[in-house]
Amino acid sequence: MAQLDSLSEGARRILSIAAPLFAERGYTGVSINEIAAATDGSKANIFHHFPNKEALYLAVFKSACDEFGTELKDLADERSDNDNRLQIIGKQHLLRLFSKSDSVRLILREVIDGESGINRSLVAEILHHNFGTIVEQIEEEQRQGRIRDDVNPAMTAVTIVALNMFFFQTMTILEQFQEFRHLDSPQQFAREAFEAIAKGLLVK
Amino acid sequence: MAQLDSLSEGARRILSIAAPLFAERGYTGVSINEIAAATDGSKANIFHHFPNKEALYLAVFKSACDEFGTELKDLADERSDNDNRLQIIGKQHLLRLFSKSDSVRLILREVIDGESGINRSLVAEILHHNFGTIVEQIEEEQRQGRIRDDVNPAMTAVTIVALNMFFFQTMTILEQFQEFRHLDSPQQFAREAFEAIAKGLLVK
DNA sequence: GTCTATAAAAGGATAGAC
DNA sequence: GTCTATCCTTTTATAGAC
Repeated sequence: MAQLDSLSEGARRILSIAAPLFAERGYTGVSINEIAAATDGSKANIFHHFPNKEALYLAVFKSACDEFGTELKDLADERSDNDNRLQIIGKQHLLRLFSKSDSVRLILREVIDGESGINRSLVAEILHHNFGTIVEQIEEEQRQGRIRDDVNPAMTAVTIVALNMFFFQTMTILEQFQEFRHLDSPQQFAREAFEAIAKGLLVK
Repeated sequence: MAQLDSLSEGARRILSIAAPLFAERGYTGVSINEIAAATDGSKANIFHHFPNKEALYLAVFKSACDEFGTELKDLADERSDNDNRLQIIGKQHLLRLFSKSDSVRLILREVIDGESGINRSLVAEILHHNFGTIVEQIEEEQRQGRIRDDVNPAMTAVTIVALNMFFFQTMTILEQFQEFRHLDSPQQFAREAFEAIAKGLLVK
């Protein structure tokens, strides 16, 4: 939020319209012209609010980081009793990805093709925090005796994050595979996958 | 290979130089100018070999699909007896990703931001074939009694692919996390992750 | 804060010589 | 097959009025 508040109304409007465009097609894939058209405004007005295209992109990116960094309290307690603990943790994370998909896409872009610059360490920080939250949840479950003691929390967290990012990125393609025809939502997808890995991780 | 043979020497040279550029920065991120400079040649020569930029990109992309589609026989039997079967399957897949990283990146780009066009079904086909190979390997292990009967081969394959794609994409960032400081290669990384999931999937 | 007009550069693509 | 020169369009960015 820090930097978002310091922006004017008009600037924030531009930001929110540019975000999904950059998220979908990346920095070079979107022109100021196009953003101006999307805002029903002029190019010059965008350059009034931001010194140049890169600054606009950076503002969009930082605001995506802010958004992704804030917690989702509302989703936290939507747990069904049929699910095991790992499934709950995994499902929450997946819902988070989909509910903030533009921000996630923007951050993912930097992960994948970011030059090793300032953005990259910002990304590392965000991811590490996000990752740490999941590790903590797993450790808590271990203390409660609901996940086996001998599993490595960090590696388990990696598995959860990896599966969810994979679903997030390939959903539209996986849907076409016969093997998965019976699954009609990412949630159901994730449920089956976590069920598979959980078999070995839970206390029996 | 099919389409690669039909190209002239000069065209193939351009292709091979353009590939890593497109892989790293995407279609809109690379200009014909830049490709020409990288080939030490002229823009006009590129347009002599390819009707337009899109055709060049498509040729690069198809050739990436060809390369990724061909099997890696040489890596197939580098198995250490300390590893369990899932680790071997996973490690092979990961080595494949890294040894063909430009092609993988190009294909991943289409997965992530491809418009739903011809490329997309090509990508789906490639991924499905790749995926099918892993499923078959797991089923074979189940027949041999080395992996439990009650695990879903498709879901297990998804987990392997997801973990490996995640490593491939985030390697340079994960390296910065303290939790993983002791891991100095993707292989070691993958080994630990698969060890974690394998605990529940192998016959005991 | 927002606009129109315009500059300056880069990008995709073509013509025509060698 | 490869080049130089050129064209047209798009893009980033600025100047200056309202």
